[in-house]
Amino acid sequence: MKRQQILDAAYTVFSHKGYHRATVDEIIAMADTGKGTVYNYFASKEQLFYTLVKERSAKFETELNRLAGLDEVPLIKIKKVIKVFLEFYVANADLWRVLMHEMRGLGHEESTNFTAAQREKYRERFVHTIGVLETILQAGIEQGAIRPCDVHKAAHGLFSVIVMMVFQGFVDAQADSIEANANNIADIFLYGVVAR
Amino acid sequence: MKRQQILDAAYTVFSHKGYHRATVDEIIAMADTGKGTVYNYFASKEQLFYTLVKERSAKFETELNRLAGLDEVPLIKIKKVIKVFLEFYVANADLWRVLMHEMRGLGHEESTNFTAAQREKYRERFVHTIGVLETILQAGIEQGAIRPCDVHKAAHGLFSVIVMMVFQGFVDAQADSIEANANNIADIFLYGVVAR
Amino acid sequence: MKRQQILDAAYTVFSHKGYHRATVDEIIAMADTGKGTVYNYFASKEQLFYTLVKERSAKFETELNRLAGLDEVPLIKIKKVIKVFLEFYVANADLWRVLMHEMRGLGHEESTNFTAAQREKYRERFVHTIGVLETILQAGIEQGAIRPCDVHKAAHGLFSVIVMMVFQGFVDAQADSIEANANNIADIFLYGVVAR
Amino acid sequence: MKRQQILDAAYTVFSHKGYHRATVDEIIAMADTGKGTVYNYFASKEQLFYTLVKERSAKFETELNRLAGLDEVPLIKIKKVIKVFLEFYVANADLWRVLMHEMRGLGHEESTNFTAAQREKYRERFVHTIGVLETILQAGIEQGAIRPCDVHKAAHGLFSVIVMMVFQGFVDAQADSIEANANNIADIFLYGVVAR
DNA sequence: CATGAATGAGGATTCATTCAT
DNA sequence: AATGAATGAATCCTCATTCAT
Repeated sequence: MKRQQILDAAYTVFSHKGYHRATVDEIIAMADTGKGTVYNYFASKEQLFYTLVKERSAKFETELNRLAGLDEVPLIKIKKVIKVFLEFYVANADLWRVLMHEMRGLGHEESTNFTAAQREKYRERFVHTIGVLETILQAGIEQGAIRPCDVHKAAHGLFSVIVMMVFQGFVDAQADSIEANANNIADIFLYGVVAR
Repeated sequence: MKRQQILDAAYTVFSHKGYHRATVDEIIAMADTGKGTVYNYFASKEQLFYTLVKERSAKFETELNRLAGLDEVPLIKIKKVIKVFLEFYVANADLWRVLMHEMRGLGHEESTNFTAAQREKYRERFVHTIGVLETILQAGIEQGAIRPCDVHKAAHGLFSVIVMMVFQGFVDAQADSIEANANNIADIFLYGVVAR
Repeated sequence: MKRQQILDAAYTVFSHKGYHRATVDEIIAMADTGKGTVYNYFASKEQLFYTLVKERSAKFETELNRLAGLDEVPLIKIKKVIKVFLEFYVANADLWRVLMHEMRGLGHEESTNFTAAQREKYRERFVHTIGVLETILQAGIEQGAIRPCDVHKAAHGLFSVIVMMVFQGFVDAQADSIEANANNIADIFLYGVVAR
Repeated sequence: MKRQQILDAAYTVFSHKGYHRATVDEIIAMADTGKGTVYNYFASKEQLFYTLVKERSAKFETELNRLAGLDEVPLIKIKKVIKVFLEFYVANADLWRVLMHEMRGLGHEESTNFTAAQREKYRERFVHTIGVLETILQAGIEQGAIRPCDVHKAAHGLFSVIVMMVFQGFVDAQADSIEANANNIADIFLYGVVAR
């Protein structure tokens, strides 16, 4: 119970302050618990953050995998997957913004507070997530629905647009807002902006 | 002269360490100067960072404005502007990654180390930069080259893709890499991925 | 039973880590018991340590007293008592090293973690132990076997040599190693190093 | 100046409290300085302690080396060297008590707060110091003044007696107390306690 | 201008002890 | 009797900033 209180408080504080500026003191104040309690459940501030990310993304990853496995027309599948992404990132925008920053050190060892091992775990999650997009695009190409292109880059591009829409606050948590924006993104991604 | 040494050192350190983990001590060591000297030229660490960003982006903004003012076919203009963006972000990837993180709190007051006033200045730069994209798209729509869409969102989407390509290391500093990637991004943005 | 498990574990942990660095967590892990259980049997970490010392030294003190009471030629008695000391300290070297450190503040109130009352108890044990050596030396002087000297200092000197030999690892637990070293120490203590 | 104030305060606090219980806060309070200042001069609490030991022992080691090099009758030399030892340890008793404790982990890695590298430096000092005693004894044996014995053990024994006398408070800082005790120790070490 | 010694607020982490079950 | 979740006081260390020279 205390554990969940701490995770909830940590979510709020990390989301608002970022990793560095979040203090354990503030987390415990919000969780209404003692400082030692945090360290009973989590080995360190870093570990607490990692656990938070892992627990928050578990359902999303399951849903994503389920969707990827469906037998579905590629263009439909793309729309659906965009929607799933939007739903997840809208619900977790603030925390993922923080995570993505701490992950940025994909080349410089020294650029985050995280250990190399920890960062690698995060990276694998991202690689897998974007990998699902790649797989769907690749299937689309093979079925002739998508024209041949660099799926790796295209998947990253699509991913970045989704995330940006959320981070910029263009999408709110309403179901129809998500639906509309998913269609919007899919529309341009699939057909481009050129008039015909 | 000292001033420039400090800015150069600050660029390196901020780029590698991020804002938080960059220390004034490290900057002065690299700049081969005294700690007090930094505070003679810059009111604070934050101010130093801001100055750095401003000076680095000055030429880019000039170039961007020049380009926006040209009388040019919209589709060509879009390609050109993508290239200018790529050139700038490739050259400044590390520092802008840091900047964008510190900017992330576009809603939460407490989310960065920066003062509200400072953040507002940064935000205005971004708004203006993306605004150029919007203007170009809008002109394209009015000329019938681009189909009607939410230019605000579309501009943000395009911007996010450009930045993502750079941050993910898909684009290197070679002129032809930039050219190729610019064409690639433009191609999908303009025509979509659907086979025809 | 739990009580003994705790004492055994405490012995190992205190011996290896010293008083300060030994943690109750480590002790209970090794004792395979719960944290509360420790506090059922021992009022505090300090009390646990004290009990440990008391129980480990009980047999030694009995043996020492028995030996002191024997009717024996002084020089022989000295050799025997040295051997008994060596046997005890070899078997308990690590823990006594720790004890002696925590006792070091024989003048400064603030120098250990122990309460003044607790320290006084330890001190009495040492005083008594060394007192046995003094008594034996004094008897030797009275019988003319030992030349008059400050028995208090001499006893401390002899004690320090014995302890040092053990702490420096010059003596191992083998019976003959103990025998040989006891003879060695006795030889120099009794006859000096000068050639004749 | 601040540096010396800090060292002086550190000496007092370490001496009274031991390494572990000495707090940086207490040191700065006594040194009348800020916390950061300590860390400008010394990388860590451990480094501060090490520096303290090094500076305090420098003169002693020089004097010891000088004495060892003198061309002198062995028995006289032994008396002189005992006196030099007493002088040094009387002046630094409290700090060396602490040092010797932190050094105790000559077998167990985990037993002190000090890093292995740091401990090795301390150990070398001790080895060298006792080595001087060994050299002097060895010379005495070769000149026939001392009877053959294990000089390594004998040197350690002599060392331990000297240290014990000081730590037990048998020797005070008065020149004649030192002189008297040096003679006393030398007398028993050289000629033993047996009556003749 | 240039310097760097001095500062202290702030923050992560440890661990002995308590107490309800 | 046995347990272990909860606690918070205590402590080391960092680093932006100031100011006298």
